[in-house]
Amino acid sequence: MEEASRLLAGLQPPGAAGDPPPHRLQAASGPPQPQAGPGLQDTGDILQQIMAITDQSLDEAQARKHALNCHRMKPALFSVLCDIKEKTVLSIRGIQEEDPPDAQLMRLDNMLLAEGVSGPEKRGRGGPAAIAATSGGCPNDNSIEHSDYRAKLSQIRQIYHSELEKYEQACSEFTTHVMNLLREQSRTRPISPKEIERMVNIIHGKFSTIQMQLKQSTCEAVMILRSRFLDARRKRRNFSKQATEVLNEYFYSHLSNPYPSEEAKEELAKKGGITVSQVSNWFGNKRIRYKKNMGKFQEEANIYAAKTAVDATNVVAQGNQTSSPPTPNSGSSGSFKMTNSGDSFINLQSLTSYQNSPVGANVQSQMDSLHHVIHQAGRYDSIVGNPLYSTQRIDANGSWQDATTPTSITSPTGDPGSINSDASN
DNA sequence: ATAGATGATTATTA
DNA sequence: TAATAATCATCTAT
Repeated sequence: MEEASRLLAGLQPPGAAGDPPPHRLQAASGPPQPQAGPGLQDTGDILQQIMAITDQSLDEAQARKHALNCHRMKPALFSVLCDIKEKTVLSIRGIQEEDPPDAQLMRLDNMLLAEGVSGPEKRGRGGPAAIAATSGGCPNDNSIEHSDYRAKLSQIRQIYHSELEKYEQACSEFTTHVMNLLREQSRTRPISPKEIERMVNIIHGKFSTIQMQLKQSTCEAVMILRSRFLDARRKRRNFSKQATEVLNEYFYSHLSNPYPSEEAKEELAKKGGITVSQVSNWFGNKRIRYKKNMGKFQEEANIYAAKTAVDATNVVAQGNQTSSPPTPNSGSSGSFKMTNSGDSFINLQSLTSYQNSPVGANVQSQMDSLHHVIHQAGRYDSIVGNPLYSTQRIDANGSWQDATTPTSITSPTGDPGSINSDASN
C-alpha cells in the first residue's frame, strides 16, 4: 500500500478520482526514478485496459477481466483505488451526518418506558397505575377496569415487542446479507471496510425510521388506551339502585343541611358500595342540581321525604331516642340556619326548636322529611304545583348556609323568577 | 339518533 | 380546604 500510493502519487492529480485519462498518466511520468519507469508504463497500460473494458463484448471483457485479475500489479492498484475512493467518498458524504430525528426518538422512548411498554417486563409496578391514582384523586372501585386496562396494555406491549424483534431480526439479517455481499464484492471492487461500516450505518438508519414508526404507533395506541380506560369519565357507570337509594335518603332527610360529615360519608359509602369521594361527588352534584331546579326534584323529594318521615314517626312512636341512625348529626345539634323565604317555614320554625332536645339529630331528619309531607298535603298544593316553587330551603342567594335574613317569609308567592333566575343551561 | 340524566373533573371562590 | 359552578363524557330511555 505504501509503495503503491507513492507509485501513483505522481499520476493522480487531486480530485481526478475515478477516471484518469490514460494518456495523461503517461504524460505525467516525466521525471521518474529509474526503477519506476517500467512500473508506470505498466500501470498506464493496465488502466487503459480497464477503461476500454466497457467497450468490449461480454466475452471479451470477461476474458480481459480475468487477465487483469491475475496481473501482478493488481493488488497494488486495487488498494490505491480503495484509498482514493475512500477519500472522495468521505469528502462527499462526510458532511451530512445524522441527529435530527433523535429528539423525537428520545421522546417516544421515554414515553414507552414510562408507560411500561418498553421497560422491564414485570407487571404490577407503578407506571400507569400510579398515574391513574394521582390523576383522578379517586381511588375508586374498578379493579376490574384496571385489570382490563393492564390486559390491553400488555397486549400492546406484546405486539410491540414481537414487532421490535421482527424488526431487529430483519435488520440484522439484511445487514449481514449486505455485508457479505460487499465483502464478496470487495474482492473485485474497491470497497473498504470503512465503507462497509458506513453502509451498515445507513441501513441501520433506514431501519430505525421504521422502528420509530413502530414506536410512534405504539405510543398512539397507549394514549388511546389511556384515554379510554383511565379517564374515569369515559368509564362512567351509574350507581346501583341501592347506592342512589341510600344517598337520596340521606339527602332528602337532611335537606336543610345536606352536608354529610366525613363519618357520615363513610357510612353512606359503605352502605352504597361506593367510595367516599364518590359520595362527595354525588352530594356536590346533587346539591347544585337540586338548587338549580328544585321543581324537577319534587317527586323524588316527596318519595324520600315520605319514606323517612314514616320511618321516623315509627321510631318516635315506639319510644323515641333509641335510634342509632346510621348517619348521626348532620349539622349536629346546633342551629341549622334553615333558610327562610320558604313557604311552610313559619310553621316549622317552631318545631325546629325541638332540635336541642336530647333526641338531637334525629329530629332534624324527621323535620326535613316532614317539610315535604306537610308541603304536599297542606295548603300549598297550588304553589307546589308550580315547579318554580317547590320546597325552598334555599335562600334567595341560593345558599344553603348562612342565609341569615328571614326576610321574605311573608311573601312566598312572590316572583318566581327570583329562585331559578339562572334558568336555562 | 337524540335529549336528558348522571358521575367525574376542573376552575373558582371564600 | 371544601364547596360551588361549569363542563365533560358517558349512560339511558325514547
